[in-house]
Amino acid sequence: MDSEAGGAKLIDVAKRASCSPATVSRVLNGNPTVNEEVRERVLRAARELGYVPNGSARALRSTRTRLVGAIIPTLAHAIYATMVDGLQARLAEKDVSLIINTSTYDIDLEYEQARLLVERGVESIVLVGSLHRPETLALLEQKRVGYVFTYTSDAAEPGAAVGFDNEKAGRTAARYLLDLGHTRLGMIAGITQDNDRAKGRLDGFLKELAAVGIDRAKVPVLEAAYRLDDGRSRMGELMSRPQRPTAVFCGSDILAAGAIKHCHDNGIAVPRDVSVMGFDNLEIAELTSPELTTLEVPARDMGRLAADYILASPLQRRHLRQRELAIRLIVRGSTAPAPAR
Amino acid sequence: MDSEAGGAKLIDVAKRASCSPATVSRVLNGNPTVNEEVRERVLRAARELGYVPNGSARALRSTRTRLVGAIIPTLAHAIYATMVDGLQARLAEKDVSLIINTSTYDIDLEYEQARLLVERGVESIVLVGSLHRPETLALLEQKRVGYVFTYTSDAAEPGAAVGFDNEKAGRTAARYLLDLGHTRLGMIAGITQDNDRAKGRLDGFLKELAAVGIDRAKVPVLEAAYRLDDGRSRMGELMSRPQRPTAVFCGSDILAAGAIKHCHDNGIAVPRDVSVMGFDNLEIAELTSPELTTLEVPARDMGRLAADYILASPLQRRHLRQRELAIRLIVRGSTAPAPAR
DNA sequence: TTGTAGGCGTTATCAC
DNA sequence: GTGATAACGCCTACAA
Repeated sequence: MDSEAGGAKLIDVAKRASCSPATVSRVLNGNPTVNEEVRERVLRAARELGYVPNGSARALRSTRTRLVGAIIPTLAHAIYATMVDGLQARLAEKDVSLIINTSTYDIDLEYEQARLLVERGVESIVLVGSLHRPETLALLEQKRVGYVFTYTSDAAEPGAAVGFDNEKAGRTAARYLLDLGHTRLGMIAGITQDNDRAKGRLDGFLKELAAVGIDRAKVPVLEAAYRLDDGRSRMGELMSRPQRPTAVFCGSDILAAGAIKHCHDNGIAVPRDVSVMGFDNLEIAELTSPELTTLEVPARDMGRLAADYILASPLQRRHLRQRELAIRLIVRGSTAPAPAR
Repeated sequence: MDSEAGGAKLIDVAKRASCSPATVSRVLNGNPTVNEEVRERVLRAARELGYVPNGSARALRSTRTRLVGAIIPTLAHAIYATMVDGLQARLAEKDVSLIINTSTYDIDLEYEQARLLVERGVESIVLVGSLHRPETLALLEQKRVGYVFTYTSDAAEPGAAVGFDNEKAGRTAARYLLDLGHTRLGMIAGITQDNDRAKGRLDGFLKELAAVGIDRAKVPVLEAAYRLDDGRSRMGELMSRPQRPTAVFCGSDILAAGAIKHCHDNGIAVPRDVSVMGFDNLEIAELTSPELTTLEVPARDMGRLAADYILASPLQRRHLRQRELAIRLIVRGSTAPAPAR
């Protein structure tokens, strides 16, 4: 029995197929310069032995690992999990494996993880946002590991970006609420510390308001972690101010759902008393009552397109380096015209 | 400049530290039998050169890859994404990397993915459920790759299981609804084809009903993919039967949320007209109105405990081989006593 | 405590 | 079309 512990190696296949290891390697790698009859002998021998190539040896010799890494803030948030789902699916079609790490929004931890990924030999890395430690990008460049930013349209020089313009998104939200006649607006933003996406959305929102003469100092802004409870409590703070806003833009559907929950529990009618707007268009946007007006982020598409970039040849990559995806306004029941004074 | 393309290797560090490669290796691997002064010289040299070890070479030589694989149905469902989040976090603490694959509930695809993971050299694999192709488990056993089932408490011989008893869970749900006085019950189950968890839940539910004399042939059961819309439409079918159930158990909170949506849209009051019960206790369970009565699945804990098993020594593993976790009944507003006849 | 040498399993470069 | 042969970068006896 050839079923020795661990299993057969390439040389065992060669022996069984009565040829040289080189030929086996050629067959396994689809090299066409092999006699048809020999090829079949090799394939049969490999099957019979239950041969599985040793990826480490292959990687060491060929410098191609077929490994890609991704560092995302967390998998507990659907917006990232969905992106990774798309990324993985597309990579798997090409037999590329994905190593995934969660940074919990900590860019120092992200650096450590990038190091480990480089050590594992990943050929590319998918990152979230464009804000990273300089050491992180320097490392990737020095080690010739390609990288792709997601959820942003700002690409850093040698890297690529697949995403959208967060500032523009913030402006779109503001514009929509302004057009409904609101003048007292507030925002529950994500934590902007080390988070360029949350910051971009906030900046865009305030800029659009400033453009119509609403002073940013007058706009109540609270930051919150992306959790239902945080959205709820921040909404409580916002609504207990002397000058209640009539419309609140939230940096995520989770926060918006929490905000609506607060309103429910406190007899505040949405959207009659206050309009609430979300961001992401997650599944939960259809579960609140009223359902959530929000901006749709194409999470799965971002993952797929990031994969496409990674799988592309250096030549094709030029065209794919910067992809700004559209984010769509989804109007549902949680927003309404400003109440008459 | 030593910043040659790709980067320094172990031997370069040795040269710069004026010692042998063996000593560098010892330092890097924490071997204590190294002179303190030499150790520091090596560490400094490594830092100055920006040395990153080559994982492939290391793995090839030592047969330890520090790689673990996971094959889950999808990341688009929070119940799995959360488990993976816990798994990854715990593994990362020990510098073990996680390769993740989604099988889309297809056990043939799962086999292909297991093969690829073995090729990558993973030391263990985390699987969902206990139903797999025999070839899959045979491969893992032959290649000496440990495996852990999750979301189930049935362990296959050499493998481990971290999860819960799905049948018991189904019985718990039935018991709760029976105790509320319901006698006309229905279920919207997940797709049971190739899914032992969905099947277990369904079987348990029906068994408990049978135990009180309710014939399973009389219990309407529909299967649905885990999507809001499917839950909604199945609920429509259930409620348009001549003999409407007064209580419906859903195999997932997603389905239950969809079911409640159907009721909303069609003037059916929950829980007055019909009680709806979910499964998983996802975040969305707090977003439906009324909020969802459900059974809590400890997804993150399962991931963490699976990691603990994987990281444990062979000796410790004996104790961790079968872990049945408790699933907790969470009573909220979507269930109520059966209406008086 | 440190250095030398051999080999892990594969692929690439030569010849033939 | 096929077969030797030499690396790939590292770890680990073993020797010193």
